Amino acid sequence: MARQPRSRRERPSKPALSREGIVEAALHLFHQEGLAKVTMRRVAAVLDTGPASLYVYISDTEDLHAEILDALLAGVAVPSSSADWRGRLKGTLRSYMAVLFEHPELARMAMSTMPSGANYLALVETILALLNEGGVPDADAAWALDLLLLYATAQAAEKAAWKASSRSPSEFSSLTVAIEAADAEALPNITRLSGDLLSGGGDRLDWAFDVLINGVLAARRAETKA
Amino acid sequence: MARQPRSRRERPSKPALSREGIVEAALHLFHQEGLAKVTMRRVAAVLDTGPASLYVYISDTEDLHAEILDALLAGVAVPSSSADWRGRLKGTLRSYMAVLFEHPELARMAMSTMPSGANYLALVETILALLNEGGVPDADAAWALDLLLLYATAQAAEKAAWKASSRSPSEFSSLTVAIEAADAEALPNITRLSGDLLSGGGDRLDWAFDVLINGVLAARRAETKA
DNA sequence: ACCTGAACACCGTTCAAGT
DNA sequence: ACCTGAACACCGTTCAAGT
Repeated sequence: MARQPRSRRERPSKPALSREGIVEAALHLFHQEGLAKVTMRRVAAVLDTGPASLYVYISDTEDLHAEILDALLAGVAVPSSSADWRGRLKGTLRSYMAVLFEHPELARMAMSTMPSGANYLALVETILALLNEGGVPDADAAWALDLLLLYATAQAAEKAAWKASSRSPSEFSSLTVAIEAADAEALPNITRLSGDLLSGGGDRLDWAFDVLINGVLAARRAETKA
Repeated sequence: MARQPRSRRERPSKPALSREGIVEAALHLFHQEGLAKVTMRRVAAVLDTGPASLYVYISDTEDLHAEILDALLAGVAVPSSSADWRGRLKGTLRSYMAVLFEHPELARMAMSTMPSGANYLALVETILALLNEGGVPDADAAWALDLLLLYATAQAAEKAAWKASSRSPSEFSSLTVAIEAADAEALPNITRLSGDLLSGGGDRLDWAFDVLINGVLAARRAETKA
């Protein structure tokens, strides 16, 4: 009654390791338990091997995390041509931020990891195309891309940090406390603006995007204004 | 010949623990070995005690690192009134960025830690005062502060990440590789702009600051332009 | 070439017990 | 109240050895 006697291993085909397989396992772990648990040791455990085995395909923990970020970036949606280029640009940036914001830990990672995967490149391509449609000269577009992406990423990271702050749920942040306790004589501007500083404001993001886009468009005209 | 027989400990006055003392030790460690070595265990070792002892004064590793960031921020210089407000604003931001840039690990920390120490508040006060001098309305100034500081921090973090990239010294980043290898048909804009994208450019920072400042000044006039 | 066990050199945080 | 030893539950990375 021996069945399949040609192999006596329990799981006859423990799949061979590969970068894709490792990334898949990492992604699974990420969705299940968050970025903090995506460690070399844990991913290796999922694949039923030791951490050392991963180093054939993955150079670093950072390498692994970058792969997760790019996978998530597949979820960035580009608004279809319903709106003008400015609207679509804002929509794209908002979608990018939404992805980062859904995963607080990811946002801060995006600040330091400098993604370079296929999905990130697609996002870059989309933004460049929109700027081109808006008449931004190529040389300016490259710098504008940086400005827009940097702002969106940083803003998402900040919001995410605020969201994930286990620090003091009631008082938004220690900054709030510091501002409210600010010495009115030494820090008159902070005292006077304390309300505005802590408002957060619903249209702040839209305001910022317009500041950036208008600024870029204005810079186009007068290139050498010093 | 017994000298000072009233105590037989080697170091008769191991100084009592205090938040200040702990921060001082952490700062020392930071300057000596970098942020990565500023761990609870190592700081405790410097103070000749165990890690558990620190938790009376320090809530977190994050708490400890935030304290280091604020201490470093004491080095931010505000240009004296030689230039106009715009020049002084740019100078202040540049000085802030220079501090972060000197310590690569610190820059990325600044993105996620949301400083709230005395030196950070002083920086905020300075920027608000300059915006006020430039005629930016209070409500706008609060948002502009955020925009400027976020950009400066993010840019410093990005530069720092690039600087500290042990990844591939010859090829700046994997992004460079990805861009150069980009499929010309699928990613036409990236291909066309690849030179500009990788240039880095010397006046990029100045260009960005002007985009931001001009954008803020323009937003003041037409508050509800949609 | 690929995979692995085992080791090296660390971490943050908690807690019961002491002073 | 403050301080501590010891433990708990982990890390990343390397390397000699195996297949």
